[in-house]
Parts: sequence; C-alpha cells; structure tokens
Amino acid sequence: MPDEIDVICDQWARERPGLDLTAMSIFGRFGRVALLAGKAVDEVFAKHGLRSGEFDVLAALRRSGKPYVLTPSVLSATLMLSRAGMTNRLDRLESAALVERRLDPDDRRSFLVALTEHGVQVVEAAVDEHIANEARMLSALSAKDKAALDRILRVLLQSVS
Amino acid sequence: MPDEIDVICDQWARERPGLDLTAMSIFGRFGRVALLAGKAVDEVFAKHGLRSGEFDVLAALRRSGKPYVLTPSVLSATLMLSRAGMTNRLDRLESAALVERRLDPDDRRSFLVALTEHGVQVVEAAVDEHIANEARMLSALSAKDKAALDRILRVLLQSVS
DNA sequence: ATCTGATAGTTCGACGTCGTACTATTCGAT
DNA sequence: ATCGAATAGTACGACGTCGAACTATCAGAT
Repeated sequence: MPDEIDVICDQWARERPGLDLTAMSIFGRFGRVALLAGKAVDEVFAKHGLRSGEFDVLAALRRSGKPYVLTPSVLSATLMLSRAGMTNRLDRLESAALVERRLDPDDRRSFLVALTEHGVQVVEAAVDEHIANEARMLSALSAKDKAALDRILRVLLQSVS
Repeated sequence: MPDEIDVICDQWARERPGLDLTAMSIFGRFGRVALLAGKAVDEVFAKHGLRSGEFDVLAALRRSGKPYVLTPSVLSATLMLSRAGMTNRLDRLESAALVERRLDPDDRRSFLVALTEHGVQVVEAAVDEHIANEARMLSALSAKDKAALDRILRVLLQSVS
C-alpha cells in the first residue's frame, strides 16, 4: 500500500530518472515518523502540564538518582541544548515549582538544579505514561523487527555522530 | 560498544527496575539520529544558500513537474506546515528570487507559486548533493539493513499516523 | 439573485531556541 | 601571590513557527 513518501519518490523518479531514491525514501519516512511520534509524545506530556523539553529536564534529574540534583551545564550538555535555552527552561520549571535552584557550595559561579517533591511526583507519573505511549507506537512491529530496528539505529547513530 | 542512549537506559534501569526500556531505547536513538542527521542536512543546504524549510518548498515545486507551479495551500499541506509559516517562507524565497507569486486566473483568493529560472538551477544542484549526503549517512548499513529499515519505517509511519 | 458557510492567504502576538556579549568566578602558570 | 585564560550562568536580539483573528473570495442552497 503506497504512502505519502512513495508519492514523493514517484514524482522524483519521473522528473529525475537517474536519481537513487533509497536514501530519500528512508530519510523521508524517518523525518515523518519523528515528527508524528513527537506530536503524540507531546500530547502525553501535556496531560501532565509539561512540554517535552521540560519533561526532558525532569527526567534527566530523576534518572540521575537521589538527591536528584544536576548543574545547568550538565543538563544542557546531556540534552544537547544551548545554555541560554536551558536558562529559559529552568526559569519555567522553577516558576512551576517543579525544580529549584540551590547554591553550589563548591563553585559560586554555578547552581544546583534540584527536583522538588512535586517535581518528583510529576515526572514519575509522566514517565510511566510516556513509556506506555512509546510502546503502543511500536506495537505494530514484531519483536524481531524491534530488535532489528534497535540494532540498525545504533549503527546509524554511530554513523551520523 | 555502549553509546549515549545506553547510559540513559542504564540509569533508568537502576532507578526504576520495573521499566520496559525497549521503546525508550528505540525512540531515544531515533530522536538523536533525526537531530544529528538534520544538522548534517542543513549544512549541505547552507552551501546553496538555503535553509532546509526553503529547500523543501523548492523541491516540492521541482518534483511536481513543469511548469513548477503550486498554490500555497497545497505546499503547506504537503510540507505539513501552517499556512502562516508558508507565507513567511514564500516571502523569503521570493526576496531571494527563487520563486515568484503569480495570479491564479481561476481563483482570485489564491496565488500560484512558481519556481524562477534561478530557483530551478539552485534546487537541481542542491538536490543532487543532498541525495549524495543522505546516501553517505546510510553507507554504514548493508543493503539488507537498508531494505529492512525501509520496510520497518513504512510500518511505523502507518502506525503513528 | 442573494445569503450563508467555507476557503485562500496574510497579519499579528506569543513562544522556544539560538548565537553573541557580558559578569562573576575559578584554575593554572609563573 | 598574581595575572590571564577558561568556565558558569544570564541577558539580549534575531529567527522560524504556530494559533487566532482578519479580509477577500468562492460555492451551494434557497
């Protein structure tokens, strides 16, 4: 059953018969899946009052283990976000009382970003539903295909890095 | 060889032993690949003076065939972009003399967006280099893996739609 | 023929991100 | 001990996108 990307590739095949469309087909679907899956993910986070970037911060803190504390620099590096963008996210999260900024006793240039009690509760609930949602989106794949996809993505991540 | 996503999953496994991390692993790498591949793609387009959104418009026009004309509505639907965003892109492309707005003889509410001569030349050069770049990013995969990835992504796109 | 609802495109304000410039602080070489 | 380079975080302006409000136009029902 042809999909949207097939249409695009058929058009290119007609217009530019020499083109090798293998890569375009793969990256075309890749981008579409990333976009659509991202929207589905955002909907889940929205039910918990979060945007996906905000969840990423809370999740990074939560999975770092007790006492759920990291510096803004570590967070921005982990999440591949500029420090300026991280400042902005932390401002929002602090306004929502999901994190708090504490003084870093060892470095007065820096801060420690800590999950609040409320932040822990929110991220615990959000991550469970998030995982279930992701699993649902993969449910059309067989266990074998999921394993193959995981292996291939690992190679691909290495390759584009 | 463990990568960045393995670290994240190991952290979650330690903090929340019950969690099924299959989906997180797949979507985690998926997002990273999409992000990094997107940056590599942007660099190629930048060599032709384009942003990736602008290329998308030119490519949609080019692959539609002669006379390389589409309406803004069709473009925004095809590219999954709001009409407001499309207005903005078309303004930029028109300023760069890559497209032009013509009157639609059949509907005075609408316009016809047409590739200029210059626009055709730019997109022809850009698409060739773009395809080569995408193929390069996939070169770490065997032909068999590429075929498997294409098939799996097709299922996945269906699933998340 | 006219009126109602839908559609095409634009404008506007808001948002999140980025890159740059800036201040404060720390680290290292001498 | 001090000076210079590097680092942590923030403030600012620019950019691209979105959703909502708006104008102009079309299509269909009566």
